[in-house]
Amino acid sequence: MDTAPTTLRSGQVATEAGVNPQTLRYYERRGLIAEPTRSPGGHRLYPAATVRRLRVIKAAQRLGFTLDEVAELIDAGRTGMSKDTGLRASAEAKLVDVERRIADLDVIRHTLRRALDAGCDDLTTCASASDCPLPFTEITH
Amino acid sequence: MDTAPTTLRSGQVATEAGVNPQTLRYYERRGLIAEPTRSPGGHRLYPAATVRRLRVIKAAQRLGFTLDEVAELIDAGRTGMSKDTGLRASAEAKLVDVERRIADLDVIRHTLRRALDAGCDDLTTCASASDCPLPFTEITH
DNA sequence: GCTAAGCCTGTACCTCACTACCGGTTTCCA
DNA sequence: TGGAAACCGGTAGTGAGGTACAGGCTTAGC
Repeated sequence: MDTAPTTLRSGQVATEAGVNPQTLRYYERRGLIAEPTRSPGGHRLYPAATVRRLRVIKAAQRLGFTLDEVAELIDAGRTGMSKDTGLRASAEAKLVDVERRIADLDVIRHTLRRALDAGCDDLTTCASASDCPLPFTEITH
Repeated sequence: MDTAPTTLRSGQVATEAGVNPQTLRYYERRGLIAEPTRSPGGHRLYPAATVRRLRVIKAAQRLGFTLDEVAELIDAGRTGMSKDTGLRASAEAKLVDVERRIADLDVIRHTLRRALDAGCDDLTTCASASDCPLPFTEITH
């Protein structure tokens, strides 16, 4: 019957997710993606959802989360835990972190904009010479 | 006369800026901080402004800029270039980049918030199983 | 049924941004 | 003035996150 088995081989998954084929095995070792089923000959056969999973990982990474942090969240979800297993707490911590990052980037954004608008030639000179009142030093530590 | 010579030794600079003393020499090699003057015996003597410079570097780094990018901006400023030397262009590119990051983080923020509010146990499961209408996939590539 | 492309495991190597160690010199301060 | 603490240059190691290569099987298409 085989209604939509739609398994993908590693090369296809890699291409579609825009990652190196080696990276798939690396993520498998790190526990970021599940071990896929195998063909009789031992080739990996991935479900289509793996591509989406990889894109989520890459998105989270670009935003500054480490692979361990990503793994942690995936893991917590996979083990079927409901609330107050620490997952909510860590998600809340993540939210705080994200909000801090946004605030910091916002400072940079204003700095760059003002520097450009004012014809200020260089942002670090402005920020450190303090003859430009730019709020670079207000960035949270 | 010595009105405010205020030079700092490497250890003091490191402590005040919150970096490892080795990092100072590393940054010097990388061209991120100027070669300081030396004592007769060869010890580095830094101007007080170096501390601020280091804090700016660290701030920029936390926001995802590489040391090369930071060096680039510092360098462009130091060589006394006025507008349209590519510095403005790269600052503008940086601004675009920063704005993209903010937008991406904003998506994550909403995702986390909604996930928490809805009692959704895990954000990656939500995002990839697509039984939660979270906009994870809308993140710019 | 043959061949090329693709995939397998395992190990080695790469970049980035530090950080540590070593043997030797300099500085500070009691 | 003597000795601990700090600093010197040079080199090597660390951890995160991959990426490459070698040598050998599997799979797909003619």
